[in-house]
Amino acid sequence: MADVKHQLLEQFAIVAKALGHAHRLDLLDYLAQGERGVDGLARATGLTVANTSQHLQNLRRAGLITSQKRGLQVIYRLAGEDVVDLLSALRHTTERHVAEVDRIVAGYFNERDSLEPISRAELLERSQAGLVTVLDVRPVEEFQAGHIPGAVNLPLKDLEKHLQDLPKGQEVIAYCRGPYCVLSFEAVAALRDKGYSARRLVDGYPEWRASGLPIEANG
Amino acid sequence: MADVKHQLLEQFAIVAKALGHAHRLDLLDYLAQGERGVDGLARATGLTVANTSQHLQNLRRAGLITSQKRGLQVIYRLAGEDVVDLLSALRHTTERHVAEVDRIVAGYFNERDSLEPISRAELLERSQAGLVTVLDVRPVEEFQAGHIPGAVNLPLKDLEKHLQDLPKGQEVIAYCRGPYCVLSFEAVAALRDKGYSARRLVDGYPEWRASGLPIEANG
DNA sequence: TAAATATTCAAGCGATTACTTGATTGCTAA
DNA sequence: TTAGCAATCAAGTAATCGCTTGAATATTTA
Repeated sequence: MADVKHQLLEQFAIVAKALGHAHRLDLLDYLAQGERGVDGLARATGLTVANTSQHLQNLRRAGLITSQKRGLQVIYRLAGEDVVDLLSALRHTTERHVAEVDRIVAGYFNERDSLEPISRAELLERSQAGLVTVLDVRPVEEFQAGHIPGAVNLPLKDLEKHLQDLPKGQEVIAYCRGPYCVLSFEAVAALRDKGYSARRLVDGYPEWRASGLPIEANG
Repeated sequence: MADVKHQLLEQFAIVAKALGHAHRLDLLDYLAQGERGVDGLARATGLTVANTSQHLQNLRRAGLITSQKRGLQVIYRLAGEDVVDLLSALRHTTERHVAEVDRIVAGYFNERDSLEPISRAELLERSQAGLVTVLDVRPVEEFQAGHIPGAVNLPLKDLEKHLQDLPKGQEVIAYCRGPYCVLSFEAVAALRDKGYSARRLVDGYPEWRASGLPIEANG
């Protein structure tokens, strides 16, 4: 009986241990955008294929992701939306209690972060009222796998070329992968530079989806 | 910039790594009941004092707990309520995706768990209406550090002796430390045996407090 | 059937972690 | 000042982890 508790704690520890490495957190972050093969993840993270494979198996053993063979590839995906919640909780607690995070963020985001982010609730309301243009700056594949309803997809590198697609009168709300995805910061900076009124969505697409808000796919 | 992300992931990984050991999770579980000294924690967990001290320092380095010298002792406490949320998320994801948990729980809790637990919301409502007796079966010290308003403290070992303190007509709702605390299961079993109508509260005291419901201390 | 591709396996290494033991520090009270 | 106590430190050992390298396993295409 005290024994049961320890057996369960052992299981929780296995899951926590799986989260205990930056490379695995990075992999989960990419998987939170949508399913992917080993090779794609290796290229996204910059790890060797063998190393990526081993980390993925580690995550699978912990139950955080599942895999499925499709042709030559093995496709990995998150085991469920609650994994995103767990990652959010980890991020939240770390931000709140680890001073080092402030130091790192202050060094890179200081002026940028003064661009106050908009909440999910506010974005939903203003977007449904047609008051804002929602801009998704992630790569096309990630956008197609799922995005906020009504969002326009303009990867950062194409932004300058297609500025005319954005209605000039409306405020633009940019988002990308998550709270530390630099793309959206840069998009907002670029848009403001061109005379647009622009803000960032707080967090990113995985958090939007995990909080149960409506999404659109296969755009 | 991709570098910033990696630095931050490194910080998250440190926190996750701190959660990646059954003994540390056990320590956090006890600290979720209230602050404690090293010696008390060592006795509660059955670890040596030196080992306990090292695990605690590990947790403190990760920012999950804080310490404060008080006389001869060093008192440790959780860094914040959000740590309980993180532990809940970890438990929730593990329960949902790790088959081993089902196996362990099924082996020990099967008939017991058929005693359907009552939700926090329902307990609050029925307790305020005076319809139920709330029974806290944790040790006296933990009860005094904080408990659900109106709860009666009867540690399991004193339960049989003081049965007459419980109004016989009312349903009794028992709770203790958390979802896997066996005390409340046993209390419910014992009470039913004596002819009482009894149920368990889902989870335990730390989860009650973390969800922002009212508490009472120093009873 | 053979070649090509995506992934996994197996072995080996250096680094890190968990735990024990015994010494040390810092505080309190006699 | 000294004795006693709580906690931490330091050193050593066994086990685990992360990564690389090169071979092995499927599956598809030629």
